[in-house]
Amino acid sequence: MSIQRCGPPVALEQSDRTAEATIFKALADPHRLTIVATLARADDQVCVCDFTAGLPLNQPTVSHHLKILRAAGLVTCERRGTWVYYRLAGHARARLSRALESLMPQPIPA
Amino acid sequence: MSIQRCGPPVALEQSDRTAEATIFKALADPHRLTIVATLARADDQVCVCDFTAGLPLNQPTVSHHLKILRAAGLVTCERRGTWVYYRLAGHARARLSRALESLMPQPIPA
DNA sequence: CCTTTATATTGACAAACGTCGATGTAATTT
DNA sequence: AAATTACATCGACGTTTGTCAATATAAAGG
Repeated sequence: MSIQRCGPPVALEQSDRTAEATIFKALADPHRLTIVATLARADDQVCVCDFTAGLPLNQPTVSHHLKILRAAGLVTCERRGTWVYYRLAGHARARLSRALESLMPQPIPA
Repeated sequence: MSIQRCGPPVALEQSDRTAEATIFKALADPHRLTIVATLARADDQVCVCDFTAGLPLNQPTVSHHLKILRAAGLVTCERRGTWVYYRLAGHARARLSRALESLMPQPIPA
């Protein structure tokens, strides 16, 4: 018998997924998810002190997580006096939604 | 002047986000995203050899990434002869979609 | 049974990550 | 300007991650 094959070769998706990976990586931590979930439900901005008060983390660690979310473009911040207020970036939800759609497109309805 | 406050205290979201973090963590790598994107578009199963052929990674590394996706419940596999075929888990898209919805709920229409 | 092919597992290593204490910076108050 | 408060940055640490070479396992063929 000749050498068997596993089937016709399948070409992989060629798109560069590093940008999407960055978004998912920013969300790959429970504490950052708590921050994002809180911001997504807040009517307006949330003060950093609320995060340091509510998370089981020290202040520098909270600051670190906020920086990662900022770098990923998922949140923005604004200083008012001594305090810094964070909010969900305007297109955060849309960006994540588009990432999902690009990753796993909706099956085309028959 | 008395001590100022930053506003009424904001309570953080209390839900346990470790499960969601696990999903996002599994997607937090460009090569794994390529695998998932390929599976999501494939008509049927994809052989492991297609991934080792198409990714700039050695075979053990591909195997490692597939294991992570399996552990996250995003893909399933089936052995046929010498080859192992992977497919997207049935509820992969729904799970990710629900994670997005839980993280950033749709604003309630007025 | 021995060889070959396909995939998984193991062990090692550098890089990245999450965390903290210490320190820096910015704004407010006295 | 000195003290205070809020937040950010730095440096260090143990842990996890992505990667590979080497090896193990599983199935098929001779």
